[in-house]
Amino acid sequence: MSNAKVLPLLEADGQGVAPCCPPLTERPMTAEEAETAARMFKALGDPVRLRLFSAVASHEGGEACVCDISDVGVSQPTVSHHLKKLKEAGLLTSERRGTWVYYRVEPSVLAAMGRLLIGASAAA
Amino acid sequence: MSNAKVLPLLEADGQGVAPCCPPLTERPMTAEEAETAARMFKALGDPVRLRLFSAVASHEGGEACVCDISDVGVSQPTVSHHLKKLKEAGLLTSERRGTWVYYRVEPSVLAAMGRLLIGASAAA
DNA sequence: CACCTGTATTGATGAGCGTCAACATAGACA
DNA sequence: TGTCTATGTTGACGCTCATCAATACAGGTG
Repeated sequence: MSNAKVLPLLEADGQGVAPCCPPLTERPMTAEEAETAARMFKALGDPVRLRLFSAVASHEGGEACVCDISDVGVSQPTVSHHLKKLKEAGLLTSERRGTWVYYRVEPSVLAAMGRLLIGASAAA
Repeated sequence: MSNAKVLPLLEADGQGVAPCCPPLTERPMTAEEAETAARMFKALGDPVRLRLFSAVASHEGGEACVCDISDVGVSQPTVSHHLKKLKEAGLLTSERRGTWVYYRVEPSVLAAMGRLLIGASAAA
């Protein structure tokens, strides 16, 4: 379950990821850019997913076991489904270590999204 | 068509708006915070809306007439529908001036969203 | 091997959303 | 007043999505 290339919205360069699009305020986005960036926002556009993402992001080391974060009021399959969506959006990566699966925030993703919203100054 | 209190996600204080939630990475979001913030991300989670929003945000003065931005490949009613959604999410405000309706980016919204993603440093 | 716990997948269901055509409304102008 | 343009609203259709119960899979322990 290595997740080599599941980053549709931020193209991987050598290390980390490069932003997909210029800041929202720089110029009107093209259809392709919008398609790409919207996938990212859409992934965070569900309350349960946002809580799961925040739980991972705020956990020690930006990493958490599913068992640490699955108390969000929905069934276990639903939690798994949402984590998969976040992974497909390139916001999280996962790794199995023994019995448990750990999810981790793709670090440069937050900076890239921030840059998209407020322009420069979003340091990694 | 003044839009006094259509800001569900950022509570208005005296001037501008205050962030609804702490940064994603600070602590796990509560259900209420997630509900609020997800509405914001959801509004940007559609490619057409994202293009419309970017078109307004990048227009001179952060303001644009509908006629300036409605060339996004969907029908006029659909454009109107999406602009309404962005307005309901508190991302845009609108004002009629004569024949045309102008949409404007709620300025502190971008900073607030940026702060939510990357923590501090997102100055207004 | 069998059994248990943690996580993912499948299939179904109901709600929500994006889209359009048709129509309605607002303002400008003659 | 009537007419034209710009924008908003209504109603309907098809599709996507969030959710769950049931099931499958993986890894540990005995």
